[in-house]
Order: sequence, then C-alpha cells, then structure tokens
Amino acid sequence: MLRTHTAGELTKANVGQSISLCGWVDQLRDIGQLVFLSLRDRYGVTQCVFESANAEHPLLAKLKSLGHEFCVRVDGVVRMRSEKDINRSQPSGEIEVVIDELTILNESCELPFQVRDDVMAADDLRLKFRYLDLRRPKMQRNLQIRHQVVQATREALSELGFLEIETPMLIRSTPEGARDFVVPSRLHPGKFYALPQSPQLYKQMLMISGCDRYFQFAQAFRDEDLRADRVPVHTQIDMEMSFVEEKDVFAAVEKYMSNIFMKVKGIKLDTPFHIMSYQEAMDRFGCDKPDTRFALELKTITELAYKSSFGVFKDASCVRCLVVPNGESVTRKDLDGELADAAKIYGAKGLAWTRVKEGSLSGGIGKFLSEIEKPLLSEIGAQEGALILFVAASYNRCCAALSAVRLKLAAKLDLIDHSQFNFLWVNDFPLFEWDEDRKAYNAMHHLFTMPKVEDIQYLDSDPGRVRGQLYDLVLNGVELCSGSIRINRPEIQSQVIDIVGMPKEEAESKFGFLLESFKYGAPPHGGSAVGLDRLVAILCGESSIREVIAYPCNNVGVFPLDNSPAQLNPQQLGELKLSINPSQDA
RNA sequence: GGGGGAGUAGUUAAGUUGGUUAUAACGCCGGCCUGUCACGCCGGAGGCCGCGGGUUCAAGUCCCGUCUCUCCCGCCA
Repeated sequence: MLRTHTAGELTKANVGQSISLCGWVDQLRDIGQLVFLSLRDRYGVTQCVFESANAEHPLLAKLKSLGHEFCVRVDGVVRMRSEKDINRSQPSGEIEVVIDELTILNESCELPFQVRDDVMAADDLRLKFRYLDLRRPKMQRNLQIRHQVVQATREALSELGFLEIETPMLIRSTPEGARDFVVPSRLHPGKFYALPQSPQLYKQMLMISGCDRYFQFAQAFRDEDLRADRVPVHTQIDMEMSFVEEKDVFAAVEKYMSNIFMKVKGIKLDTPFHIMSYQEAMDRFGCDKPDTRFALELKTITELAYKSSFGVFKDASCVRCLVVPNGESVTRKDLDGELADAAKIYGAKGLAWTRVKEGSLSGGIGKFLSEIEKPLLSEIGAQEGALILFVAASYNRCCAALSAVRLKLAAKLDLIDHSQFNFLWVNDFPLFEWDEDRKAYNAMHHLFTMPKVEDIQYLDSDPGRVRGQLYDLVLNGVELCSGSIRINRPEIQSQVIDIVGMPKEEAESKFGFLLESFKYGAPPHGGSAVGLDRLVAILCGESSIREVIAYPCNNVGVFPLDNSPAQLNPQQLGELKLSINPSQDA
C-alpha cells in the first residue's frame, strides 16, 4: 500500500507515529512560512502542516504549488495540536500530521465546480463530472449508507433461510404494464430481448422449483417518462417465499427492515407494522400511500351536501372535505393560489372553503351552507377556528385532489415531525381497476395476484368488487414496497386472464411458460419488492433518489457522463440487420 | 402527449418601466502573511447574456421560433 493509514482514522492514539496518507487536496491554507494542507479521502479529512523559518524551503514551494483536488501522498509524523488549535468539528481534529515528504501523485485541471458539500452545481453538470461529484463527503456517505442497507438486508434474509439467486437480464418482452427496454439480437436478426421490468415470472418459477425462499437485489428497467423520484433503472430488494400467507411476507420484510434501521440508524422499529385496508386509506386520507405522521383526515359529506344551496355540490357524484383545525393562518392567497392549484392539477374544478367563526360558517361558500351548518359541523367534527376545504367531483378525484391539498397544508403548517419513521402496510387493494378507454378491467398490480379467498365468488359476477391479496408498504407517505400472494392454480389464473379481456392465445404466447409451470405442483407462494433507492434516500434524508445512485441518468433519460443513449455506427446496425427510419413519427 | 419554471463569468446567482463600460460571491492567476481549518488582506484576468429571427434610435430586458435542463399531469409500481 502507498499509505499506512486513512485520513479518517488518525487520532491522538497515533501521536508520535510515522505515517503515510494518500488522498486529495481538500483545502490549502497558505499563511506564508506556515502551510496547512487538508487531505481528504473516503474516510475523512486530516490536517497536514509544514512550517519553516526558511521561506525558500523547497517543500514550502511544493506545497504552495498544490491546487484543489490534486492527488497527493503525505509522509509525516502525527502530533497533538495545542489546546487552542483543536478542531472539534472533525474526528481527527485533535491531531495533525507534520509533513516530512510530499508526493504529487497526480495534478488536477481547474475544476468545473467545487468539491464541497455546501457548493451545489446544476444537476446536469454534476452528472457530467459525476466522479468529482461523488468525491463530496455527503455523496460518499450516501453510498456508504446504501452499502449498509444492502448488507443488513442480506444478513437478515440469509438468517431466515433465503437464497440469493440471480434471474436473467435478457428476457422475453411482455408488453404489459410499462414499456420494455429492448435489446436486438445479432444471432437472431429481427428478434429482440427485453430488459426485465421485474424478475416477477422468474422468481415465481423459483418457488415452483422448490427454492422455497429467494431474494435478489434486482435491477428493474422501465422505458417510461421520468420524474424526480423515478429513473429508468432502479434497484429492488426482490423476494419470494413458498407456503406463506400475507402476514408471513410482512414478517420477513419487517425483519430485514428492522435490521436495516438498527444497523444504519440505531433505531429499533416497532413491529409488526400497522395494517390499513386500501378502502380505509382512501376514506381517511384520499390516498393509498398516506403519510401518517400528521392527521388532517378527509370526510365524505355527499348526502348532506345535496341539501345545501351550493349548486356545485348538487351536480357532483361525491363531495368530500378536509378539516384543518386552527386554520386561521391559511390565507386567501394560499387558498386561491397554491392550494386551489394543487386540487385542480388532480382534476378538481375548484377548491371551495369556509371557516368556523363564533360557532358558525363564515367566509367562502359559508353562506350557501346555512341550511346544513349544524349537522355538518357535528358530522365532520369541526371546532372553532377550523378551516374546511371541499372538493366536489367523483370519489376518486375528490381523493386525489384533497390528498394533494393535505400534503401542501402539512408542509405549509409545518405539521410533519421529520424525526419519525411511520411504516404502514396497506392491503386489500382491489384486484382490478376499470379502464375507461379500453372499456375493460386492468389488473391493479399484475395478472398473477391471488384474489382474496372470500371474494373469489365475485370473479364472474362483479370483478370490480374482488379484492386481491395485494399489499404495499408505505413509509412516511412514500410507497416503498409492493407485493402479493400469487395465483398458483391454473383455473383461477385463466379466470383472471379472461376478466382483463386477454385472448387465450395471447396469454399463451406471452407467458405460456409460466402458466405451464403452474401445472406441475406449484406451491402457494408470495413475495414483495422494496424500492432500494427510495429506502436509501429516506435514510439519507435526501429528497431525490439520484443522490443515492452512483450513476443515475438525468430527467430525460440521458446520462451526461458518457452521453448515452448514442447512435450506433453503420457496421453495428448492419450486424443487427437494423435500419433507422428518422422520418417516422411514433 | 400536455402544462409550469429556468438558461447571464469556471460555478452559483443579481440585473429596476428597454438607456452609457453587464454586477456580486466563490473558484482561477499574481503578491503579502507562522496557527489556519469557509484562513485573512491587496491586486488581476475572465462574458456570443443558450441559439436564430423580429420590434426599436437603443434589447440581458419586449415579441416569435428553436434547443437544453427542471418540476408537474398523463404514463409508470
């Protein structure tokens, strides 16, 4: 090794030792005949120092020639700093290294941005020079936490008897759900592989193989439009178990999640996590991934609202409201601006409001509600000073709009305790959702989810009523995980395929191999997939998953570092027997 | 596919109802400094104001187009 120690590990225990450090020039503080060099590596920063009465000393000159991010090696002796010079904010702040020799391992060009946690460059520039961006201590810490999460998961699942097994990356394209990334085959011109959107089918077949318990850190690829928290490649903690019911999957997830929080945060999680049905979540929070760190629950007042003189309410299929206790600080500007906009984005025509003042409704639409004032106040439990916000639309739009308003209000009124980690299982999702365009049912999750046993009787008569053995894990309003108990019986599987209107031949050609595998003693099984990037982002206190992925792409799917995607050269296209038709619009 | 926002020095930003030489901080270069740690002080260089067109005596500023990025809806677990 070119070094004996790292910059993060030296303490007063090393005083008097001759040591060598390698790293980068974090900062050079040149006081003339006294020069301080802060040397940074992954482990921390150590102050190195050289002083000389001789202003012409060659080592002084060499130190002064250093620039930011030069890669250097320092040989020297560790010494205690005098009491007044101790830096309490650094782990190695009690000591410093007196430089005997300085080796410049490599110089650095002038930097595109400063490598410091408190200096933030634009995202695209950071990604173009990602190797510099990752030198920042915060990014190093994020990668380290990600590693700890992976290790803690591996440890806990291994202990439970799970096998880590890889599933194929080049698979058959099944145009269900998201668009596939496709890979042309050279050996089979005109044919394409797809990159997996999830290892779903392969992990289910591992259960049929008798592997019993599987997990994998699986990369999942989706060719869809991006968002701040959505990238085309993300990593899942993917697992599957045989001979289980929902609660067994919950227990396994809770086990590794507990290990993660203990190892990374030193926090003991309260298990089992609270469970809430989809319907309850929608009724109370208007959202299937409610942030339960604050209250602000929704109420449905459709029947009562019809009796008011407010015309908009009479025309709506559903009227829901949100009661904000002590809502005086929410201004007209907020109501008509930010909050109304939030509601409108999700399909509400507007956001009606009124306030409880001196026991009656005042302001906004209050004057139209006098007929129902008393029953309304008691039904929704609004107290003096409350602000009441209404949306009149379909049930789903009411939920979406008021849920968005609820989140805005929580931020505005500072209702969220950011030290909390609120886990919540949401289950009993509907198995199907109605697709208005297609005039048919779609699978809410995927086609392989087992209906709830007591709802199987409605599969033929009323599919919309059938709930699935389908669950999400929500943490602080972020959907971390989804999973289900799978169908293992061919006759139920074909019923489900019928309901979504997929012809038998199509099902056969897309995933006939899975259906066939069910015929050979497929065990009852189920599993889940946790979004690793989102989990790590929450643990790091980051709002974007790009902060916890070493090499993410930007928001339009371009990776500025290597400038992918890129064109293929004619020879490559020729080998693949592909031609590009640029004039064709999709 | 649709809507909002942004693009000015290496970086991050300011730039008034259109008006002289386009500011600041950090970085960079030079000088001074023996206890700094966001070191300090003095000096300096650095600009196609994203690109193209238009309005005007005059455009960083107004208009149109275009490119890039960003946030959101749709889409997507």
